Amino acid sequence: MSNEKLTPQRENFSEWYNQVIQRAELADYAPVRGCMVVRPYGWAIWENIQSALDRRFKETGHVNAAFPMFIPMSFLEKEKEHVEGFSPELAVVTIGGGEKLEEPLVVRPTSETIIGYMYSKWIKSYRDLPVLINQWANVVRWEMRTRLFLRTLEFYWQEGHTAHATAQEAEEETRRMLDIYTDFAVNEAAVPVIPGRKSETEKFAGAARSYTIEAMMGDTKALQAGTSHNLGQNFARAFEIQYLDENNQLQYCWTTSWGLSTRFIGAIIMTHGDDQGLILPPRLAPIQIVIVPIFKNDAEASQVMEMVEEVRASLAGRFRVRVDDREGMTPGFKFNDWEMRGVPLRLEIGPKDVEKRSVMAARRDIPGREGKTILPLEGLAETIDSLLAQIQSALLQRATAFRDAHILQPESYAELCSAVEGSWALAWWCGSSECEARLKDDTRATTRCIPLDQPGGEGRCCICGAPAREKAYFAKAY
RNA sequence: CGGGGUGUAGCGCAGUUGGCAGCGCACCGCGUUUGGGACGCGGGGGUCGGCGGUUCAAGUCCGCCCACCCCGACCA
Repeated sequence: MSNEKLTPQRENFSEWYNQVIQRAELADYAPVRGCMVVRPYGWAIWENIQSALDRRFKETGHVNAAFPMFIPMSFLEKEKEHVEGFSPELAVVTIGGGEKLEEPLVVRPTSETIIGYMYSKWIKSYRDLPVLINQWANVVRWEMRTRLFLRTLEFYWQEGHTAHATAQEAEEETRRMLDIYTDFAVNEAAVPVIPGRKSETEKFAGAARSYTIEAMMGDTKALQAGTSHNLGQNFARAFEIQYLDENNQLQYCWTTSWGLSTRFIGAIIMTHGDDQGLILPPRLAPIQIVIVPIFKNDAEASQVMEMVEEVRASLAGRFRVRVDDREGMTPGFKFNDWEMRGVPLRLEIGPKDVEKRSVMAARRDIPGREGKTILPLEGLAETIDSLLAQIQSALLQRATAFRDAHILQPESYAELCSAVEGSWALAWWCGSSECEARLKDDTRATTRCIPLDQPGGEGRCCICGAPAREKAYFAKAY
């Protein structure tokens, strides 16, 4: 912890982001360029993300497994678009045990290929389908420019890989998982994402169709927060994933893949954080309540600590509680420290509270005096339960209001170009890659997604003026 | 890969003409403090990025190398 104030968001959002991560002890730079160490507090957030997602995966029939991190180079080359998309960013092992390898091994950038290979061995009959497997893993992509959590050489994620008998089932699965990501983002992380379809140029290398959830960060830039791909029969054909149907006919499977990574931690930081530091949604916060004892002398200390323990014990079974009993630090320092770490609710307990049988509660999402209330010990757990729920929904409301206030609906190309400076644009688009490229050249903004929620009707492409049936979101992205 | 920059304590930095390697924060000890970032006193911590050269003497001058950062290009 440092005594100095954070760089304010408005002054330099990137600098603010880096400082928050360091000071809240979420992650640190590793000795290898572009790699990060996820520290215990950051990993605890990831564990909460994992359990929220894993529960949803299991509820929809998926099971977990683990596949190797080394993939034969030749596997990557079997799907044309896939290898073209990933080859520039592969890490390759050429020596093992001091011997040059017969065939180089790729450190997985994603696992469609090796899982496809295994599926071709496992799937023989329509009775074997669907196969619904997820894995929690690390992957490596040799990126040029890296940012903690947002883009690192190695990152952690889950990747689901499923195989189905029909195109329709695969599409349903792809959309089901997109819905799960959306539900997770909105209801667990309080991040109001926009689900939609990726354009041809933005889709996953090797996919027939990609879906995404797009989130708006506090600087209005967009972040792709999770993706779900319908792979069609591309990988099934490349890896010969085939089954015999009811009529004894050999058929190719239809496969999907979907992933959400530690990048999502970056999304949480940049959606909710303020100039005091991190603000964590109560449902994912490793520590939901921190208790800060306050006293002047030994006599006060024993009274205060007795009540602190009473309060802690009454909350511990129901909430994630921490008592800050560190010595040699003033309460003021501790307040700032826990605000930096984004703990949603702080309880201050001092001699006055002992006397009144109450605690002073301070909400992280409402800074200063305004966020403070005196809570009686009587019924404290119930009061706090509803307070945490209020904080959770207040964060979602605030982020949603911010996002909606920064979405413009331009009618002309000139309006579109100015809209993407500091906002997102929702505009008619004809669907052509040329139009995307033109906007990107002129503004550096890209097509984020074609939202599932469409206005209907028809319009004119905001870029070329051709007839358009769909609106798309355009924005600068991380 | 092109352009620019930086390497000195954990972090941020200073180090003059070549002459005992320093400051702030952090850390450790003791005491006083404690309801919004406390203070005093004492203390520990260094391959000055690396290798070589010049010199009585190099953090400082010269050469080579390495690493990292920023801006472009490229990308989740």
